[in-house]
Amino acid sequence: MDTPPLLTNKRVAALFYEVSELLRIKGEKFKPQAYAKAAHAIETLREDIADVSRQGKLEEIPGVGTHLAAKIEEIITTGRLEYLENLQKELPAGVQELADLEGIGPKKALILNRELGITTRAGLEEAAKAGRIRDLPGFGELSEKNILRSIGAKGKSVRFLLGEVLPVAQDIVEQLAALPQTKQVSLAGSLRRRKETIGDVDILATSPEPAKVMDVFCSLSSVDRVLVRGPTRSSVVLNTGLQADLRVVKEDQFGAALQYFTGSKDHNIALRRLALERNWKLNEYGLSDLSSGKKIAGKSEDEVYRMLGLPFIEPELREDRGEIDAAKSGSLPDSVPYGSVRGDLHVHTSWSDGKESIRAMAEAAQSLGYEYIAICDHAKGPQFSRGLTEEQRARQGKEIEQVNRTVEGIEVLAGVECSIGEDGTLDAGNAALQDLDVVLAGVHSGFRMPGHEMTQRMVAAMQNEYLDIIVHPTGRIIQQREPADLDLAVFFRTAAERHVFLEINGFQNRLDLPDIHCMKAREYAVRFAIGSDAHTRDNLGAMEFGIATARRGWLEAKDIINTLPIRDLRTVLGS
DNA sequence: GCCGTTTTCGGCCCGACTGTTTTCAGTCG
Repeated sequence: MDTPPLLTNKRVAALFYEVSELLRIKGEKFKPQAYAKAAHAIETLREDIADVSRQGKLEEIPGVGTHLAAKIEEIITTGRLEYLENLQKELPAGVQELADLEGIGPKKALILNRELGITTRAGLEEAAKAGRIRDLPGFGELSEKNILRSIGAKGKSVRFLLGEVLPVAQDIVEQLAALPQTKQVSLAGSLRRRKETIGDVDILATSPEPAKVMDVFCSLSSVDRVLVRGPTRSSVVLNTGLQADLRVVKEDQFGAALQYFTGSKDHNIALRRLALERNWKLNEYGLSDLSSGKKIAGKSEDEVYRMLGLPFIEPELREDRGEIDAAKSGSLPDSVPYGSVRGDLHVHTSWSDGKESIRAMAEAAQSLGYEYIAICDHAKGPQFSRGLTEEQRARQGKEIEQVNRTVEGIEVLAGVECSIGEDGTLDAGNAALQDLDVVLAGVHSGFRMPGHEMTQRMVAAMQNEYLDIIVHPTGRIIQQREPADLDLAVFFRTAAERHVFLEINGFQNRLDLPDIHCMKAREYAVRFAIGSDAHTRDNLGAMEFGIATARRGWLEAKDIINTLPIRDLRTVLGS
C-alpha cells in the first residue's frame, strides 16, 4: 500500500480503538482491554507497522498475539477490518452516542436501546420527559433528571490551554502554600504532566487542619462557585469556567496520592501491574503487601518508584509511552531542565507585528537571565504587509548593533522569520540572509496541501543553505487548526541530513512540534530550538511551555541548541 | 484476546461514588 507510514499506524490504532469501544458496549469484559492495549502500543510504536509486518515481527509488539497480528495484516493489505464492520452492523447506530453522555455507560445505553428503541439523544430526551425511563431496570426517577441535565450540558467539557491554566493554578498553589496550616502542596493531574490541554486543575495538600485549608481554597478570589465542599475534597469552578479540585491527604500518604492523582491513567495501570507481579498492591494510599497487608511505601513519590525497582520518572513522561520499560532498563531520558535554556531564538518587535522595541525585548530577556535573544521579525513577503524590506532590515541591523553596545549582559542576534512559499522558496533573497545570525522559516499560508506536496515543499525549503530553523513545523493551532499533512519520516530525515533545526514553538496555542512528534524526530537525531514566538515582553514566558513540550517529547539538553552558550550556539548556526 | 519466577488456564488496576437496591451494578477518574 502506498499510504504514508505514520498514517498506517494511526489507522490501525483507530480501528482497534473502535473495536474496543463496540465490544465494551456489547458487554464483553476483557476483549475491549486487549484491543485498547494493542491500539495504544501501535499508536506509540516508533517503527512503521507495515515494516514490522514485513519482517514478521508483529507479535513482538506488546499486547499483539496471533489473532490481532492477523487483523493488522488485514488492515495493511485491504485497508479494512471485517470484524469491525460486522460489529458495526450488529450494534445499532447511536448507542455509542448515548454511552458518551455523562452518567450513561455501555450497559445503560444498551438497555435504553433494547427496551425503548432509543437511538439518539433527542429520542432519549423525549423519553425522559415523558417519564418512560424510570421503570427500566437500574433506572429511577432521579435517573431521568440526571439524563436531562447531562443532555443539556453536552459540549460543555471544554479543555483549556496549558498556557492559560498553569499561571492561574500556580497562583492558587502559592496562596495555599503561604498558609501556616499547609504542610505540603503540589499540582497534580494533567497540569503537573504539562499536557497541552487541561480539563481541570488538581491540587494535593497535607495539613494538620484540613478544614482551614479547604475554607481558604473555597473562598479564593478566583473562585466563582463551590461545587462540593467536604473534609478531604473540595471542588470549585473558577471565574474562567475551569474546575479546580483540592484534596487534603495524610502526610504518610502524600507520595502515593501525588503519584496516583498525577496519572496518567495508563501510566498508573502499568505501574499497578508491576506491583501485582511482586504480590503488592498500589493505590492512592500507598504501596502495600497483598498477603500481610503491611505498608511498604507512600510518603514520597520517590519512595514508591524506588520500591518498585524504578528510578523517579518525571511527570511529563508519565503517559505510558514506554517510560516504564525505559526506567527498568535505565534508559530514561535525562529530561531537559526548565532552567537550562540560555536564550530565546524566536522574538518579534514593533519592526514587524510585535508590540515593543528591540531594546525593551532585550532588557526583558536579560532580566529573565538569558545570555542571548534572536530578533526574528517577518520578511516582507506576500503574507506580511508589515514585514521588513531589505532596506529596513539593514536599518534594523544598525539598531541591534546599538542595543548590543548599550545593554549589558545580553547578546542580541540579528535574525529573520521567512515564509515558505508553495514551491519551497523563502520570501527573502540569499543576499539578505547571508549576513544574518539566524534564519527562521515557516509556513504561514497554504496549510491544506496534499501530504506529498507539503512534504516536498518542506524538503525544498531545507535545501536553502542559509536556513537554520523551521518554525512551528506542523502549523497546527491547538483546537483551531489541524497540523499540515506531512510525511514525518521524510521530513525528519531531511532535517537531520541538512542540519536544519526544528523549532518547538512555545506560544500557548501552538506547542509545535507537538510532544509525540518530538519523540519521533529524536529517533532521526534531529536537533531542536525552543522559541517563545513572543510579540510582547510578557510572551517571553512561553519558553516554559516549549520546554515542557520538549520534556514530554523525551528530549534532553543536548538535543536543544539554545541550551548552548553563545559561542557554541554561533558555531552550530554557522554565524 | 493476551499472557506467564504463583499459572499454558484463569486471571486481566483500583477505589469512590451514585442511585439503585436490600447487597450491588454501573460509571467514573
